[in-house]
Amino acid sequence: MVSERSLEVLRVIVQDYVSSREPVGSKSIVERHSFGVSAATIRNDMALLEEEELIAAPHTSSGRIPTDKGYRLFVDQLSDLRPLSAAQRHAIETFLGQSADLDDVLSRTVRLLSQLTHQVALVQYPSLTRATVKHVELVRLSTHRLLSVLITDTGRVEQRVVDTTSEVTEESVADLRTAINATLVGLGMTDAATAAAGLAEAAPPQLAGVASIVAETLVEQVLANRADKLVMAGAANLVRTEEDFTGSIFPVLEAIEEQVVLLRLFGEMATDQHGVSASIGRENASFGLGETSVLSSSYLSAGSELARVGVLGPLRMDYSNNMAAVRAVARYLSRLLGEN
Amino acid sequence: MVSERSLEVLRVIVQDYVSSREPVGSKSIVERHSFGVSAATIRNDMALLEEEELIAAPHTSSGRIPTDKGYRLFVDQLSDLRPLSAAQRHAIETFLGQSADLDDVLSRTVRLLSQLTHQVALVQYPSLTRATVKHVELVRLSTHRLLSVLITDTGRVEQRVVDTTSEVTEESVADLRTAINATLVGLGMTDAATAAAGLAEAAPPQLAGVASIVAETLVEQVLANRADKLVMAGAANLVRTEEDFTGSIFPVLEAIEEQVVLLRLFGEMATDQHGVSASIGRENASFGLGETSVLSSSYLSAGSELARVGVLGPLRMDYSNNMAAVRAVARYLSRLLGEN
DNA sequence: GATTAGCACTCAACGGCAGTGAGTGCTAAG
DNA sequence: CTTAGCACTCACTGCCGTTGAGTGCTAATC
Repeated sequence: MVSERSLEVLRVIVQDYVSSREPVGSKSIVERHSFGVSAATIRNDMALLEEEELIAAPHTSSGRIPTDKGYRLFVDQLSDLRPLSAAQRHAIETFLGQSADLDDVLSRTVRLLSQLTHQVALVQYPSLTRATVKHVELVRLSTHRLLSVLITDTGRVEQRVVDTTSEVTEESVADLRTAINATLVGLGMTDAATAAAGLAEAAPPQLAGVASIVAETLVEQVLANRADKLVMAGAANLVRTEEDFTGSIFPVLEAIEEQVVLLRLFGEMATDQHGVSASIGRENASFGLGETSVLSSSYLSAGSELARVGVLGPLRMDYSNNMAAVRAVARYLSRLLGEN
Repeated sequence: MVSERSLEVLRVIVQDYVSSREPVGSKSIVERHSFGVSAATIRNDMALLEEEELIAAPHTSSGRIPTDKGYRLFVDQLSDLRPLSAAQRHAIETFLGQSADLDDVLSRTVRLLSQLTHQVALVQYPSLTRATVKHVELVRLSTHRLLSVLITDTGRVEQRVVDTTSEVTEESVADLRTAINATLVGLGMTDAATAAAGLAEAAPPQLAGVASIVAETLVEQVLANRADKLVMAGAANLVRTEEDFTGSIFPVLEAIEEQVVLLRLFGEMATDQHGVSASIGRENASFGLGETSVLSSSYLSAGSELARVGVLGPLRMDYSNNMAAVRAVARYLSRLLGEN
């Protein structure tokens, strides 16, 4: 169908267009690359590629630029995941080297990834699925208000304020805390949710009212927080690449501020052979991101899938470099979190 | 110096320019407003205003636009803090009505303020100065790693991971936790820092090594987190108003992603008579924000100053509305947090 | 002395127009 | 299958005259 050389032509079109932002023509191809054939031959190949809708012409007589489909083929078959430079590797080591708490690690990670790729970087908070309850702390803030703090063995801390209907004393809070910890500590998240739901009955009768509200909150804390949060950095990069968008980038920025959209998108992305998956252009149309590409990889801890890290940018991006960066950062993050 | 009517002219120039984005000329002023004088008279007034550098001409023969100094005068003397509409008040009530934990309240607040003003909204986390230690939880994550969770009476939770040099057992962690809580609970933040520093000596000798590291971390937690964090929303609005910036908004976006800059700016802003202060144009030049205006107000709890909320946008913004919105949100937030 | 009418002047914005050049598509020959 | 040649397309650029909003100035008027 499409000859070997035609694919090679597609590759250089993608590469040249990405680096120059200008539609690439047959003549400039033979000038810049040694195909050993004439411009006319390249033109024939290009006609073929156009037939297949892998490239398109912005105007009748201008160079060609890759279509969504062209980028897709490039990503799937033509791009080599260019290994990171020594400087980039070094940046990862030093940037993430001094670990602190989870928030800190993730916020460093997202800034790092944004710098490596010059795109918007995204890091999803780890799922709690595999975590177990380490400790539950109840703090009495006032007569009718408690703070419930859930601590997992992976070092994640979840807090909620609980408004109680009846008044609570320090003693009853202490009793409740003891009861809760006796019941939940050591359980996995899903088990803990079930156990928490049953807490109210097991509690001393005079605490039943408060206990049921606290139990309800605990169930929420345990269940609702499965990787429903993400951090973002490098929004400024979207502006830098604004010319790559046909319209305004306003709706794009709006969409990515709405984290729910990105979380759904992450959820739908499958892992491909390299561990990095790409979602290109129209493939993201249902998320209002039809003019962007999203690259992502999942990071792991103890072998179980945790969550995703990725980048978002215009179609016209350096896929080779960015996919490599996403992969490297995901791997490094897995290693770092695996240490716990 | 400048006559009463000249100031009135400045006011309508600011108002018309803000709403139309077009340089405003003498003729359009007499058309749109009933000054009862001719265009030529207005022109004389405008010449005066130009002399005072309150307005300037983009091109020799075009309408006039306000200068930084003009906006400043407008904000200080000419703008009435237009009260919020019923719909806006309603939005505040319903949006912030169902309170949950602090993170949640602040994230709602920032999104609300961004919607009310159509600008980038900023909310600084409350300072810990006035808070007291409610509880310290130590969790043993592994043989050489602890999680330290500091809970204040205001419901704020601070966490840190501590790497210990020597191995720690569950028992020693429990001992340490008891010792720490006995020492710190009930103290104000500054006192707690002092007390924490002395913890290492008071600890049982076999724990001295670990205790000193934990104490160090606690001091950090107590001191370092004074309002050093902020949340942001509505970055997309900057793009919407991109035409109001002479160059690219790229550096602006970069600057506001660097939260440190904004925190320093907040720190330098004084509270004016209305409780809302403004920093306009070049006044922000040292922060790389010379083409933006920042409005902010502090919110309070129990009468002590806590932190700031504000908005950032182009010079050309609706100061009356935005200052009123900032004030209203700050007040509402004070009320909400004062309940604790 | 402030206000106004009148007028010359400035200058960005717009549209039309021809020239330029990169690039294509096609055809016929190698 | 490849290539040279050629006509054609079309965005882009610079040029130019027109238009119109708006100013600044001066002299007359209230």
